[in-house]
Amino acid sequence: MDSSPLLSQLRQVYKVSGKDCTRIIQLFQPLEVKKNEHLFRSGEIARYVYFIDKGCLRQYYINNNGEERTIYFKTEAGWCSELVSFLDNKPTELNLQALEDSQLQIISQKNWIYAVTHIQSFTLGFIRAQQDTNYMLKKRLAEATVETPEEKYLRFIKEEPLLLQRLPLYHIASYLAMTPETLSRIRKKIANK
Amino acid sequence: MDSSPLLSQLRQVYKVSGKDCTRIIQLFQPLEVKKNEHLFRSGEIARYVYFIDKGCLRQYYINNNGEERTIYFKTEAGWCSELVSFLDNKPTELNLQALEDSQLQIISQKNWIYAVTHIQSFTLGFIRAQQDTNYMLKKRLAEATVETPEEKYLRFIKEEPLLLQRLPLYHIASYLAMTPETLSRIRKKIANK
DNA sequence: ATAAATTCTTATCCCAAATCAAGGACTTTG
DNA sequence: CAAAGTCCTTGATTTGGGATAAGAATTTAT
Repeated sequence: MDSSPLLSQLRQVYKVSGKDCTRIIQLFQPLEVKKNEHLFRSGEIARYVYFIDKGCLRQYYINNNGEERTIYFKTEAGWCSELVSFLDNKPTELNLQALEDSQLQIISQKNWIYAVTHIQSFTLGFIRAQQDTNYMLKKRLAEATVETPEEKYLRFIKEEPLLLQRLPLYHIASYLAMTPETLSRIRKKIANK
Repeated sequence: MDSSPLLSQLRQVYKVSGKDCTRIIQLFQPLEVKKNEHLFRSGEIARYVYFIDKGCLRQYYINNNGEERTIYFKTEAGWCSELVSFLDNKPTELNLQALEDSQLQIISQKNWIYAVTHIQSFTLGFIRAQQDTNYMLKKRLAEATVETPEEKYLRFIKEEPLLLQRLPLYHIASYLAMTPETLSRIRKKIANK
């Protein structure tokens, strides 16, 4: 097998042995999705864990009033899913959507449980990946409620300059918890400095 | 050993066998903390994973301007830590504080790694606990940025009625991302309905 | 190339919640 | 029982960013 993003991730980040890598890779299947397609929606069950070979996904939430917030964007070598739903076969309240034509590697519940119970390096790597997400969410929660829109945007262009070029501004506005109009005004203000 | 909150959690939620429970319990040590004491602060390394036998902890973040946000409260049978710091021995930016005199069970990095690599039921249970936190954080992020202060408070008294009685209002205000004054006004308004 | 749809910007108005300020209600301590 | 310290409430004022509306710019489709 040729080197794939999933393989490099397992080798280099998860430190999985060559032999185990082969076992793990076989548990995944490729999936191509078109821009704007959903992997799952609120009310559905998250049936896979998704690894991004190429492309960009976002996870988002819609409340009862139809208002929407982007929880995160993930790009190449990112993991997405909703394990609370995945592990217990119960509906999630979140949505996972492709923002570009994307190439994914997906693993089913059955295979994931096999991997986690049989391949220790995978388990530990997965716990780490979860923790990174966890930490990111904690910081995002604090920042989202404490920073001004301008501070949020300045942080974003500093921490995520590539996403700025890659995504439409209204998605970035949703991610930063402001209206597109506010984002537009901030960008103008900063440009004039 | 008598039945302890940690033991029941392992048996009933994690489905750990009796034999494994004994092994796991031995990896923990008890710790008593006084109200307002910190388990770790921003800039320090989180050296343990904390299980709450009795009491209440909060994790919070302070930004550069000294503004503070409570990420979560955890009470009996809750897990707290910051694994990104714990696993890599690098400083965290978060704080963990006891809000009541509390009895904890703590596990060191060495013992935790032993447990996770040797006792499968513990590993799976831990992944689940992480996921629950993860899901809670996603929802909280979305709600914190989309709901009005009144909506936040109404949700809180519905979902966390016990915390309302247990914690001072200024902590609840921090948790709900509003000022104490705003919370006070909302409570008055609701009381008058 | 033209039309249609999508995305982004700009301007005006306005209100909800922050800020500032002060006082009241409790609780703890000496 | 003062006194000091917390914690909570209430009032007055200010303002940042949402809502609304409309038009400009860009992309996609025909």
